Amino acid sequence: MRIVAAMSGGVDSSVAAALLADAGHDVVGLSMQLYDQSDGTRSFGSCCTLDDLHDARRVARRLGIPHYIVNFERQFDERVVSPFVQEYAAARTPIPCVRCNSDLKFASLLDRARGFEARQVATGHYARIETLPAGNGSGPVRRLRRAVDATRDQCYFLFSLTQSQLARASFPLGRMLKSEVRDYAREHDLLVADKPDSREICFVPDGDYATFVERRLAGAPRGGAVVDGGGRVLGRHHGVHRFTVGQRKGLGVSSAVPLYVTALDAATATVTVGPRAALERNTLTAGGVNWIEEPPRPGQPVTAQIRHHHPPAPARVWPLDGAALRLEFDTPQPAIAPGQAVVLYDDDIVVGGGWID
RNA sequence: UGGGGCGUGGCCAAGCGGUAAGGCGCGGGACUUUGGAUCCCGUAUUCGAAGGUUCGAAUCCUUCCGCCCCAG
Repeated sequence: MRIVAAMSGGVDSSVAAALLADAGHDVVGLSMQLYDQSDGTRSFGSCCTLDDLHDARRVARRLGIPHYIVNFERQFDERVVSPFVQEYAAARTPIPCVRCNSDLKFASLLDRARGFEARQVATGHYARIETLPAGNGSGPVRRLRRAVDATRDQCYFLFSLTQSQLARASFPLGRMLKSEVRDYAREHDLLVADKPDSREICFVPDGDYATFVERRLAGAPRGGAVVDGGGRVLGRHHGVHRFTVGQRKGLGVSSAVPLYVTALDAATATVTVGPRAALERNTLTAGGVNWIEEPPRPGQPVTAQIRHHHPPAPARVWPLDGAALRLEFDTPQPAIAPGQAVVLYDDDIVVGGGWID
């Protein structure tokens, strides 16, 4: 079976491609060019830079598989970077990685794979896809489960994949530990074996996303007031895009206790801060919801993650009309940030998720 | 120009004769395929200024400067 391996030039995607090739699959390596690098700024991104593309090419050569570079500059800008900037301007906190997965890798890249007559696209994500037996008359159902290596699990970033996308996705690393992946890379002389993991947003390698947003926005950023729960002005700020609900650092105001951002208002450019206790909420609603297998029963118990790297919290979910959901937590959760994803699990199975309102 | 109170790092603040707590903020690091959180480390040779007392003062005295409150 021919499979397209998405190769970023990092260890994970390199090993994913290697595993498939070793298993005897007909693997075609594809790397996405996401930025215009004609001006020679090699360090624009931390992923898919010229150096990374070069690494991907060398790994492909080592594996003896063909390797192509596809230009997705326009798509990346339209579907990932621009929405990212717009979200921040609207005082929300985006997760570009999710859109990159569902709207680029398993959209444009999947389309391109068809051109190579490949049936699947494999990536280096840590997650598992299982195929359930076909139901009554319908085709088989795909189940998305957490990776065996719980510390590396990336299901949170994959909640928006549809059944048809999952049917054509392959995650060869889902049952491996990160340490095993690196060992495998070393044993197979993949020169990326000790390459550091990528961090930060790939298109903002220096981590200064605020400046990045400002450069892309029309006009100067609009400053505003930092106020407390009672509306008292504590200070000034240089734009709501610099803040996220739950943020503690960088507020520029001091008090007897640490202050956190509790609310943002894009219309008035107001940042509201308060003590930690003021961050807690019992409920949330989300839109743009995707159910992986089928919608949950009203009130179904689930565990919910409101951000990456946080333990899932017990809650009950109600599906709403219009691809929306309402969630009630058993105990109040701190810092529920609009724009972030809420992903629901039944044990280690992904039920679905959406974007927090 | 009567009475009272206060001036300690960017902010708040302990200390009240024995050689500058702590919190906030800020800086750095760790962690992390988003943001945020969290954790660790660092952050005043000096206490509004100038004199004086003392072995020794941010702590006592004097004067000056600057705030605040109450009376006028």
